[in-house]
Amino acid sequence: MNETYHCERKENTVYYKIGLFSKMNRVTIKALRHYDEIGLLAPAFIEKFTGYRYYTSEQLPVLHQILALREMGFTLDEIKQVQGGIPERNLLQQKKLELMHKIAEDTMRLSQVESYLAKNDGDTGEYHVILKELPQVIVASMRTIVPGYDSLFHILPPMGAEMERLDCVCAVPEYCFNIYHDGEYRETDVDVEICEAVTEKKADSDMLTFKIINRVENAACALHKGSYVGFPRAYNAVLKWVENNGYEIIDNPRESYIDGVWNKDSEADWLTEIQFPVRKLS
Amino acid sequence: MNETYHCERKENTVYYKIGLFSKMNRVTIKALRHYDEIGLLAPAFIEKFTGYRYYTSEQLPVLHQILALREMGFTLDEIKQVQGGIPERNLLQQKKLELMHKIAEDTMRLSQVESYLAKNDGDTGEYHVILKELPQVIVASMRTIVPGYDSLFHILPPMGAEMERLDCVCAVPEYCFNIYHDGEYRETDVDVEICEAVTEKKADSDMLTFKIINRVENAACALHKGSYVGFPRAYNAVLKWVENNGYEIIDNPRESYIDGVWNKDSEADWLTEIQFPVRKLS
DNA sequence: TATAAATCCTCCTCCACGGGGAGAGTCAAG
DNA sequence: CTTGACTCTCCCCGTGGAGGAGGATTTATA
Repeated sequence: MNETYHCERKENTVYYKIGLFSKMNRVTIKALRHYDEIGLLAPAFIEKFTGYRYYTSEQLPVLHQILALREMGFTLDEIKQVQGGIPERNLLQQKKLELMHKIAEDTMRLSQVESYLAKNDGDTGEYHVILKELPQVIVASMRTIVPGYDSLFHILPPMGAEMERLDCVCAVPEYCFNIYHDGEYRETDVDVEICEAVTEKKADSDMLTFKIINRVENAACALHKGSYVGFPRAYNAVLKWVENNGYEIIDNPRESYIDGVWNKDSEADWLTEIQFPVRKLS
Repeated sequence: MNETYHCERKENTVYYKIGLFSKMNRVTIKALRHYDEIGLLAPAFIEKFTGYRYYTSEQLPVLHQILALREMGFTLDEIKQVQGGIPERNLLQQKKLELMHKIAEDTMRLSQVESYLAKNDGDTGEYHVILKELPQVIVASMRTIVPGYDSLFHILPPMGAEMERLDCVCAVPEYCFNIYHDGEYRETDVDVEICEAVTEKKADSDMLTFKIINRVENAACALHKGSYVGFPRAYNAVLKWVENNGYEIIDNPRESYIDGVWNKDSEADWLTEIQFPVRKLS
């Protein structure tokens, strides 16, 4: 194979056509044209009539720099800045931080994926934990210690009646949740605070206390679909997520009742969200 | 702040407008519209005349899944596949490999950046090492042991004369290089093979041997601009790169003379490429 | 010298994930 | 009725090129 037609010689200088120049440096023709287009690396010479690009050895150092920086993850824009005179060193420092950040991020994603894979032996795979914000709300609340979770059902109706008596207006969208004040899971004597978001504070009554619940910047949340007997699995899923993703729990968990007996006939359609206020570790 | 106008209630179901739904789940309005567009998450209901999107609690689990998978680095297309029935498990496995690969890549980039930063105390920072291929070539070669590098200059003219005598035609583009057969750097008694790419094999003469130099799939290369006394720094830069990036040297290095005394008046314009055949370690 | 093969050109669309903004319609409150 | 918050669709923008259409040019071969 003779490559004479891939380049020309004029006055002691060799002009390479784009194809050869691309092969010589393991870079695609498309890329070279792209670099020309964005002003990163112009050929030494462009023939007026044919539009052919001709490169010389003068372009080699520049191209090498481009390829080396690209390899290290620089964007073409950043490379252009280097050529524009911004010292390489600064950008390298910056890129170093960037890369460390990216690695940390991907490592976390990896552990997340792995924890999903690990828990497929159980059936907690149905839970997807996400991080979100819990807004500040005004609530009508009632804190009591109940003998068991079933008792909760008996408390709600009178609470509703009391709220109506006090002319409470529920917030829209509705936000009705329980806060569990025991630091751990209990079967009996559960210390629970039942909250219902309202539009304005009223005077406290014997039964109800009105207060402001502060915004929570980050809460790890999982939706549970179905009857309430499945809650423990949902809790486990969130706790595992928190552990695996480098967060720590900074407040008591809430159960937010979204769909339930009041609007869904089938227990299978009930929807509850478990919310754990958390904070990123270090 | 009252949010009543952000949602509507009809027959026991709450319909959230896009803004509220977006706040509730820490996702942008743009994203929600985008998910609708690509068929990933359609609102429960779109009003015909206004085009307003209304969401319900039914969309929550789907959205949670989307957000959780997205967080793990899934593309929207992959998430769509999960919804299409492809088991999550397979995609998770695949994503795990993908992430490990990405982490490995970024880690290497990081070490590369760090090695660039480290060597700024010296002034080797001007070298950019890139990987490329060295093609197969036919060469006229002459291997000798010279007392020192200066002697090389005296050998070249007779070699050129001999090539002319044998009717050799130099390849285009020109490729003239030395191979150093000493495993290490030597100041004296250097075992060097001078090669010049030609278009076809001729019969060997006393002085010249014709042979085929095999293709090298990967060579770590650095351009050196300026006089030849700077070569050691260029070699160092390549050797450091090879070490830092997990490669090993698999053959003797070459010096490829691109611009030199024959076509550039100023020594500062001379251009030489140091080429080390390498292989990726495991 | 004619033609086929290789190479080059410009211009177009596409990828993921929306961001930003223009221009216009809709909704609730005062 | 106005005001301001909200929503809609439509269009362009970015990364770093890949892929291809359609056409022109150059080189090798017959």
